[in-house]
Amino acid sequence: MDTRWLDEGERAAWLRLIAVVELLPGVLDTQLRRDAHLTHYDYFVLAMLSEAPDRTLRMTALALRTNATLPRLSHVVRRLEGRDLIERFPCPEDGRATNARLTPAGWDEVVAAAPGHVEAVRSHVLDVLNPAQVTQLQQICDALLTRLDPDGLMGQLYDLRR
Amino acid sequence: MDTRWLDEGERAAWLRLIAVVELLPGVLDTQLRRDAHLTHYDYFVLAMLSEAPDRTLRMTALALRTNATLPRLSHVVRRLEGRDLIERFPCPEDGRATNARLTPAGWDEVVAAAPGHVEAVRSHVLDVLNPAQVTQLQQICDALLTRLDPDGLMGQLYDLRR
DNA sequence: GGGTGTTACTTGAAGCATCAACCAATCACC
DNA sequence: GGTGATTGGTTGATGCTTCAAGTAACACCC
Repeated sequence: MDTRWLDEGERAAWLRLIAVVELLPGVLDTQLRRDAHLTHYDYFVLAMLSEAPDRTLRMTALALRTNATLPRLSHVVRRLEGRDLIERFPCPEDGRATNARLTPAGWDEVVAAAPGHVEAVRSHVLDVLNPAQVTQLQQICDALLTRLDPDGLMGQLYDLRR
Repeated sequence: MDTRWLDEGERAAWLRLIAVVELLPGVLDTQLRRDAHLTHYDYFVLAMLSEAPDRTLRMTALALRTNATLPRLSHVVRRLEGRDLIERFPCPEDGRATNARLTPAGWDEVVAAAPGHVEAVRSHVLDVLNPAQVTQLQQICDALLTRLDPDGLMGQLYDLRR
């Protein structure tokens, strides 16, 4: 079967998307590591917990919301637990499940890190785009996610109980 | 100084962008690793070399084009050199520099891997978007790159000699 | 022509992600 | 109520990235 190669416009869009995907994580990590000793993924985990009811989520639900695999989350949570930012306890309703809960220290950490992080997000991403582009970006990413993560999307939309 | 928090639309766009950035590399890596025993970054390095004059580039130029740091590229090239896909030799014009050149085996590898990779790019990204969105994506990424990589952009546009 | 500083690249150590394997609890079903 | 399959999660090994440090060549300048 013969390949449909990329035309000029497709190639231009693709090369730039690759560049963004390659560079953005580094920028976010650098700021957060410097100012809060957190990976961007660490921060995202803490942030998702901070917005959940009781600041608690099941590991599986947390993995879905953070677009990560369960093994990855497990390692990260173990490290954060060692720093007393998160605590784990067995889920009373399902013996197989474990809940992750933000500790008070973890909450303080998020509150302290948030302004600097939002500033970074603004200066590197949102403030560079006009309002129309922000909307376009959302729609484009939505379309991509239906293909990249057909199941995971559900996790973002429906409120999974712990 | 008080933080300008994200409004609803900004937050929606941001969360989805994070998800894409988190998931896309994994999808590309998985396909290429399975079909060609290459990381996406490995493939990208080989692809950039394959398009360069004499299939040769300086390490610095190659790092710029692949949006990576020099240490990262150095490790990757060492591994690819071990598989005889790339060869390194000192640059005759500048004793400090070293050139990386695609070997015939490396060329074959790119040629063999390209169709499957392009198919993955199409099915996961480009074919999910309509033509207008592809253009928007390019413009958005262009805007982001002026901030994410103010110098690197030059490397993409001007043809660096080896 | 000998500092001084910069550029180009490599290396080793440390940390994080990923994969496969594993265990434990629950569910389905007869 | 017992067996097999599934779900939920953890762990250890491997590999890649990153950071800091190091080496070597070049450029400038007095």
